[in-house]
Parts: sequence; structure tokens; C-alpha cells
Amino acid sequence: MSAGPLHRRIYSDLEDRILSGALAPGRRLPFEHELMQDYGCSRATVSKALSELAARGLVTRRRRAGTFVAQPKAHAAFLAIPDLRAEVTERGQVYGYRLLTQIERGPADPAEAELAAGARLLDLTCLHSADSIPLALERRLIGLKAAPQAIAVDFKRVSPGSWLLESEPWTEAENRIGAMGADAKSARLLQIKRGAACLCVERRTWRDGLGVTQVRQIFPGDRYDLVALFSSARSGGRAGEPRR
Amino acid sequence: MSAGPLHRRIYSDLEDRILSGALAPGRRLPFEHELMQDYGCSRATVSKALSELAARGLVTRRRRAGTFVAQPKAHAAFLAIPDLRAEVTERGQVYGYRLLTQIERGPADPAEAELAAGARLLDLTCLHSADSIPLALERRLIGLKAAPQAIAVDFKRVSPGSWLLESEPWTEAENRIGAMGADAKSARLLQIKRGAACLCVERRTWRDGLGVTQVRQIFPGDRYDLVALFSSARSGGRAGEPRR
DNA sequence: CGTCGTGGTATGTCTAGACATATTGATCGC
DNA sequence: GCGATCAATATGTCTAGACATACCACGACG
Repeated sequence: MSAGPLHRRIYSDLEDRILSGALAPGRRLPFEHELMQDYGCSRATVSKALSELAARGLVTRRRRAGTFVAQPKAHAAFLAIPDLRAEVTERGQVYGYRLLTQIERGPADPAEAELAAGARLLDLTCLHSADSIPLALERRLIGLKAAPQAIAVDFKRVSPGSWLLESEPWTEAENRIGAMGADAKSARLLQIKRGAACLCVERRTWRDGLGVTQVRQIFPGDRYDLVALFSSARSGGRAGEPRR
Repeated sequence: MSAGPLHRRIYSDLEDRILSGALAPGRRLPFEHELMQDYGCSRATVSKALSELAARGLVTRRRRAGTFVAQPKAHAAFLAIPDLRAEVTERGQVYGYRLLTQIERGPADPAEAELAAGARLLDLTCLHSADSIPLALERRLIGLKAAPQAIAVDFKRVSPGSWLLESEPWTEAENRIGAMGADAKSARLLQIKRGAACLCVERRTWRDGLGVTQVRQIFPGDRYDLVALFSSARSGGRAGEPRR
């Protein structure tokens, strides 16, 4: 019966009671000492299970009061945005990458100045393709203050996304996902009609408050979807499924 | 100095060494018994800190071998998709909601049949607006097998999203985010041009493998962005920022 | 040379306590 | 009635052990 460790079984039992509605939001869970008796184990084991429930946001714990089922707040999902190369090859397609432009320059607006932090920027444009069909147009800025080694990298051979993922860790990121019509230049490079709907992903990352990179990727809307999965049992995610 | 509990300090110290690059990916962390000596605490305390690092994906632990810094895999972000009403009012705008159509019917294709699971479906169309400007067109199907009470709800007054969030818990969800040009009907309802780029969010949710609902929300690309944040210190997210 | 045990080791799980801390609910004084 | 105080209580943190389990390295044996 008891497949895994006891604390996991306690976790699962309580999770089931919450998700099935048997324990409604706001209701109090059994006290730790009650669960100790129910399962015949020590308090540390019970507490580990409850702590995991709390870490996942299913319950909130209050001293003296007890542990309560949390109010459902929002749909939340884990969005994974892996390296495009890995993603395309995993789909069984041939990945292609081409560097279009590369210049080193100073910041041109306040947002870029924040990224530059007094130093200069590397400004790259490149194109990713799957089976020779353009998949994404990428415009990337790299802050040379945070990532000075970038200046020595040959981005004709390695895409900036791959290099940064391996070389420059980040602590914070903001992803902005929107839709826009393709402008004339983007449309030509992506081989789509001008004004065609595109998915636009903008990502900015920082390491300890210092800007590392900001990137804007434009995907033709009919060639790419982002997919975010959520499972309360175990959360995972993937991106870039082929369109249905 | 020691602000909080010891296990958190150990966690933070190790996290800093990983994110700063002092401990590169693949490198082995100190053994638990070494950390015990370093911090002068018991193994349980050290293990709690390491377990939290592992839960966050910063390290992987292998019996007999030790604990190792994980390879950075992918950009991952926590995407929160809250209730549209809460989102709009939080932005200081007036939320508007209108039910356009509501019918009860049987499934019309294989995907709908999976959701229906032998029972019938509730098929709703509604429009969300912010300050009287259309923000999202929503087409929603509710599986009456999983959510039979839905048939008695007055969706002219309460939006299906709000009702489901409170009444029908789910255990798994899949979100698909893409871009598409508005078709004629959607364009008219959203008061945009036909073919204008729109963000399209499709979400399907299940409870214990039984389909609860599937929804497709269409947002004008110039009125709505999804935002997903990630911070290694503490992950959170929000959605629906006004466009810059 | 290859293969099968076998022992050592680091983590995984768990116990039976201890003290700390925050919060609640009741009691007391005004 | 109302506010301040105080004790009861549930969780938060931690200890010093114990045994289990997986895995690697090494050695013995075919």
C-alpha cells in the first residue's frame, strides 16, 4: 500500500482531501499532534508533509491557530522557455541559426541605459529557423558590464541565447508575452505577410540587480505557440509545441 | 548578523555561491557532515537547507555521491493568470462583463468529447472589458460531468472564470499561448480591425483526469500583455500589465 | 579479462525529545 | 464596556541520534 516515504503519503492524503473539496478553502486541517496519532509517527514527519503543502501554496500555517486550506487565488502555471536550438531539435526538425547584425554601442534610451549600467552594449540581431523555415527573429542586447566576456564570443557560430544560458547566470527575469502585427522588415526576414499576427516574447534578466540581457523574439503566430503546464502533483512545463 | 533561522542562512550562503559562479554547474557542494561542522549544527538543519535548494532546482542530490550544482536547463518563469475582474480592478479600471451566448449541447468533435466524458457541455461566449473598451473575448466550454452545478449558475451575473475558480478545483492545467489575426466576428466584438494581431490564450483544466473546462480568450494585441516573473529568491508572477 | 559480490559512504527517512515564538482567548482592572 | 495583561497552545526551529537505501569502488572469483 504505502508506496513511498510516509511524509509523502501524508502529503498526498491531505492534498486529495483538499482538491476533492472534502476540505474546503478556509477550513482547518487536523493539528499536527492529531496527524501524529492518525499515522503513528513523529511530529517532524507530519510537519514535513505540512511544510510541503505550504510551500506549494495549498495551505497556510499560523502559529497557535493551526493549518488552513488556502483560498484559490489564481491560475498559475510553470512556463519553461528553453533554448530554441534544443527545442527545435527535440521536435525532430533541423535547427538553423544565422547572425544578421552585430555591433557594439552605447545605450540609446533610458531602458538601455539601465541595462548598460555605465558600460557599453552588444546589439545583436539573429534569425532562428526550423527545417529552413524562419521561426523567430531575435533582437538581443547584452550588457557588457555584467557579461564582459561576451565581446570575445563568436556569435556567428553560437547563438547568444545558448551562450548566455551556459555562461551568465541570472537571478531575476521578467517575461512579457504579447501579440503584434509584423512590421515590414520583420515580415521580410520571417517570410510572412506584413501585418501578420506574431507572438512577441520580451525577456529581461538581471543578476543581483545588474542587467544582463534583454531580448525580443518575434514568432510568426501560425508557426509557434508557448505551452505552460501545471499539475498540482508535480509541476513542469514546456514550450514551443507545433501548432495543432 | 544571523537574521533568520539557521537553515535559511545556510540556504542563502549556498545560493549566493551558486549564483555568483563561485560554485559552477556540475561542481560538488560540501558534504552534509562538512556543513555540519562549518555551521556547528545538526545534520537535519543542513539537510533542510539542501533539500530546499534541490526543491528549487538549483542542485541535485545523489546518494553516496553528494550534492551537485545543477546545470541551468531553461528559462523558467512562474506565470500567474488571475481572474480578469480582479486584474482589471487592480489596475484601477472599471471592469465590465457581458454574457453573449449560452447553450447546453453535446460534444461536437473529439476534443470536446474528451471534455464531456459522456455527459453534455455548457457552451458560453462572453466579453470582458476595461473602462468600456473590450479587453477579451472568451469562448468557454464547461464539462457538466465534472461540474454539474454549472447548469444552475446565472452566468449573466457572474463570469464563468470567477465561478469556476471558486467552485471547481482543478489538479492539472495546460495553457497554450499564441498569436492570431482576428477573424471578422471577433474583430467586430472587440472593436478592432479584421486581421489585427491578437494574443490567444487557450487553457484546459482537469480534475483527476476528468475534464473540467476549456477556454479560449482572445485579447487585442495592443491592449494586453502577459507578464511572467521569475526570481530565484522567491518566485512570483502577475499578468495583464498595461502596455508600456 | 570480465563479472559478481561486498563493503563503505552520502543521502533519505524517521524518532523523541527540547526550547522559541507568535497568536489567541480569557481574565482582570479600570 | 473596554483595554491591557497573561497563560495556553500550535507551529517553528533544532538536536543527537538511528536505520534504510542507493551507489560506487574494489577485490575475489570464474
